[in-house]
Amino acid sequence: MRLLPLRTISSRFLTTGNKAQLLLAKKANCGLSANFESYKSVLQRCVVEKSITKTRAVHNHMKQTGFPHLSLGNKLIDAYLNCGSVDEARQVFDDMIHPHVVSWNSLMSAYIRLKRSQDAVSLYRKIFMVSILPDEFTFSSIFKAFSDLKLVNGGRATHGHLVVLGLEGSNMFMSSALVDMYAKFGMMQEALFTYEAISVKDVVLATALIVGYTQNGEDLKALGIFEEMVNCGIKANDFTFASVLIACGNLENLSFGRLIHGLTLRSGFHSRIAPATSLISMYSKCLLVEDSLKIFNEIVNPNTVAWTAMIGCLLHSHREEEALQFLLSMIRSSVKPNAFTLSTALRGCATLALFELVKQIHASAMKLGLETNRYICATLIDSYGKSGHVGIARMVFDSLAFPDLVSVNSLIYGYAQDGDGMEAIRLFYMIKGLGIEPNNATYVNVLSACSNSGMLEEGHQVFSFLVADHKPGPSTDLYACMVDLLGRAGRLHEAAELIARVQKPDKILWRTLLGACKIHGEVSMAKWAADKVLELDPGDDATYILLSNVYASLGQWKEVTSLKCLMRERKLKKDPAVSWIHVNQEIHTFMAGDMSHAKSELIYEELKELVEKTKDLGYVPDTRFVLQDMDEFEKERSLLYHSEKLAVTYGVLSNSGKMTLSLIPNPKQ
DNA sequence: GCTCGTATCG
Repeated sequence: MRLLPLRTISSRFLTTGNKAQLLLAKKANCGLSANFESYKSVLQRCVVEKSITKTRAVHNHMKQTGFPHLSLGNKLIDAYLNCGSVDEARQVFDDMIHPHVVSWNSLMSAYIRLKRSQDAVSLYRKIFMVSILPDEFTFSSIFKAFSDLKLVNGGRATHGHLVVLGLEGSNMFMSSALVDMYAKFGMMQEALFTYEAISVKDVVLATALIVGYTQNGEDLKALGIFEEMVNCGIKANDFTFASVLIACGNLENLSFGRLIHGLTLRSGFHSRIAPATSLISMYSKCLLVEDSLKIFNEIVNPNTVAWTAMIGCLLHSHREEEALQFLLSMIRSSVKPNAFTLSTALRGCATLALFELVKQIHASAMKLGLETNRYICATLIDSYGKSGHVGIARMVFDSLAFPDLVSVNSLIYGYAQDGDGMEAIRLFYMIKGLGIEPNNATYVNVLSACSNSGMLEEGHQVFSFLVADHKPGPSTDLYACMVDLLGRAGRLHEAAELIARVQKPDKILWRTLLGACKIHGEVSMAKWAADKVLELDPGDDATYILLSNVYASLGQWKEVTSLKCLMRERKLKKDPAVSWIHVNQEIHTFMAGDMSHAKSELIYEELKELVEKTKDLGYVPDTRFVLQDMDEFEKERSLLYHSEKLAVTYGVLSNSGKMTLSLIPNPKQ
């Protein structure tokens, strides 16, 4: 057997002068066993250098020279895996008659790293057929594959194998993986049992259990384990802090959150990205945006997750414009948004009804290949609907391979807002066919669609569906929807009877009835409903306004005045209503009677014209609800000042060309 | 070999 070419590969593929080369040169002519050692060290070199070309070259050289390359199969597998070529590693593995358990383990963990959990599980299942026994390394990686694939039974059976082999409780890594798997399955009983089977615990094991509790909504228990861990003298790491802070946020337990914040500062983990991100979200949930901002500003290089958390935090505190500014800053600093970022940002667009921005984010999502993500789709449907384009929302919905409940609910809401009650109802009956169970939000949306479209009969039908469906009976807010539907249709007594059927009517329910009384000028029932609301919440400013509207509509100005006095006494002030419109990428905000806009004069002039035109078309101003005691002419005028009318008029003006002369010329045009 | 932070609907 000629083995001379070894010298060739050593000079071609290894850096000159290294040890492996010398070794090869020395042993080049000493027979097969010497070559075994030589190949072994060359392969070792390949493992370290992670060079796929070298590995392939050595592999080919072995085959060409007729060297029994499979005698070094485990090393070859190792080399290929280290170069990232799991399929070539698998090829070698399949050619081998008795791969060592280490090779089985390496391949399985490589598959799991590459998110090819199915391949890992298939491989695991083969191991028993070749009478090789899995070891603690096998178990510490394979459980992750079962949890990725949500194979509950397979995971439990594998736990069984471990017990049969007498490995239960023998290895920390294994138990941590097992705790993690059970936690991901939501089987916290089993997770706790596994945790307790280990007598001397470590930080990873404890953290796995803490994470499990927070992810399963058992935040108090998570804090309990953290305390236990601290008491045992186990030092928390960044993973631990990240999760414990989430638990504090979910519980809105600020004092504990601050305490943990202090601990992260003391241990230096506050500068790690994950705990810092959790701090942002903890303060966000406790509504301390300034604290979140402070944490965020201290992060040196915020990544996508940190940016996303901060955007979500601003939205949580209803600071939508700022949130969207943050999205822009993020993109400007070249941090790539992901599905989390875009679905979060879309929530802000939905609230502000920013159609243009929704389209832009939609386009970004497509560029990033995220247009099938269910969160993105659901928020797109929601935000297209809320910005007045339910047709596009429907197109997104129809593009879904598997529509889910949230996207259905969002679309129904879109139709409700669009006044298309029929389409909302149609969707409601359609999802039954898709096997989707409606939830509370579905019913709320469908009923408000019926309400907005005056579809009393259809609403009744949906409600009876609901009564039959829900074992404990519809929730109070669903009764409120039905009260609204009946009330608007003028069936006030039926609405009142419905409230009587509710165990503990809340203020929303009574206020809904009050709103209906307002529409139909039912003063005595209005007074009754208002008293009920104020019994439950004397500070409910909307109720005073509603009731005084009812009095005003009947000309009972004495009552209106006394209600106003009462509000002043109780130091109540209703926030003025605001309307806004998005024109030329700018938001213009208006309040009733607002003169602060630069184009106010033009706007009022145009509005007067518009109203005259609509009167010609048959519009009769409904002046019943104007608060002040004034004559008809004045009432009409005060209706003109309504914020929504001002905003719409500004929009009309902007598109009419009437304003171009007075605008500062745009250099881009 | 094991553990982490960001997301959708009334």
